[in-house]
Amino acid sequence: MDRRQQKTRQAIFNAFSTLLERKSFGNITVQEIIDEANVGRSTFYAHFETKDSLLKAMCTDIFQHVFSDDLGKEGNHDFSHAGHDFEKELTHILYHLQDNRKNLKGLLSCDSGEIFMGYFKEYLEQTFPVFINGLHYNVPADYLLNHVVCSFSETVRWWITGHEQYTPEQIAGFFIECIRKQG
Amino acid sequence: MDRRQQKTRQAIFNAFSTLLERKSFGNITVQEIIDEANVGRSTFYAHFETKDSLLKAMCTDIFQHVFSDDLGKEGNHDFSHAGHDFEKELTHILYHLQDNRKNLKGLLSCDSGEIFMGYFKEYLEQTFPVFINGLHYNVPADYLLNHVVCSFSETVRWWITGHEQYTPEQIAGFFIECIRKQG
DNA sequence: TATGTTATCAAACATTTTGTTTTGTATTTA
DNA sequence: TAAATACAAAACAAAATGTTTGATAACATA
Repeated sequence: MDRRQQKTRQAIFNAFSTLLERKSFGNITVQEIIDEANVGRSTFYAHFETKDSLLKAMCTDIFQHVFSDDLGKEGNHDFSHAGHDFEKELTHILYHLQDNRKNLKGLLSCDSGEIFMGYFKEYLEQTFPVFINGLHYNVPADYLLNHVVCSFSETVRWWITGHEQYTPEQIAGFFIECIRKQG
Repeated sequence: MDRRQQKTRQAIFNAFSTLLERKSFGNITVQEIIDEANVGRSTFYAHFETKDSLLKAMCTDIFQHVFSDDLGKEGNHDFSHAGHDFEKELTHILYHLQDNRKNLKGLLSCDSGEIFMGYFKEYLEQTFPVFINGLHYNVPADYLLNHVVCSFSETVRWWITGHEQYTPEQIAGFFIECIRKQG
């Protein structure tokens, strides 16, 4: 990819991230983004069709990084036993997310949070089913999946937005403690 | 309150709700709202400062209705025992929400969902602490509160948006089943 | 190095959206 | 009935959107 493209794309991402820390997605204008990024108007529209597609591209970039290691494809995922593979995988994800915490803080605020969380949940819904076989709640399967996926994504939101004093290991521990069925 | 004001306010609410079923909050213009509501431009701005405050007013209206009965103020709320008071209270809330499901469907979609869920969680955070004393998870108190509040609000979202075949009693049951600590 | 391609910027532009103001009319309240 | 209020319609300035143009600089390749 052309170096100029990379630089412009990154400049827009950075500007967008900076603005998201100050105000909500819905109140950010394209004008503000191109001013902050210091790129031409036509250049912005050459990269992104709309403000929405910029947000989506940013989310995709992050998730591609976080979920790049084919999670859930290998190993023993029975987290009801001593292996604790599931908890390790989650910790792994949390470390990746922690690396992106600067961008995440903005993305998780207000109205853009819904978009980010939506994409996040899509990835989790592909990743989690193999893990929740060890859970034996007496509820519909799709309710349980939604419950676990939402619990984890909201755990991440809680962590990134105001409780960063905890380590990924601790956060994974909190989540597992609240999710696992004891009987 | 003036009958004309009531009619206009309701017309705007209905128009907004209708539009929310078709497109996302961010892509709805004030122009579309006043066209759909069939009210003058100046009239809209006499009632609401911005599109955002309209959304907020709509959320407030709904919650005032749902949480009007001083939940959590009376009775035995120890849901770890046979009383099941907590489950009854939740069922009660769910019935109120079911009455508003037409409006909720739109509010829960996409970017307006974040706003609605935000206000919803604020109410739940005031209501739930008295209930979660019966839970003995080994996690920080504010994490547990966030976990329970998010789980319930996401349960409602799951229910309203695509799983309305379940009764309020069933939904409350699913939630309790996944939240309560067994041991 | 020479050459063709591509990304960029600046500027101008039509269009849409926003939010305000004004004036006349209809409804409500007292 | 009389005063107050809510409304519609229209005009308006300001801001934002999205597109197009032409010139310049950076890039890739031979």
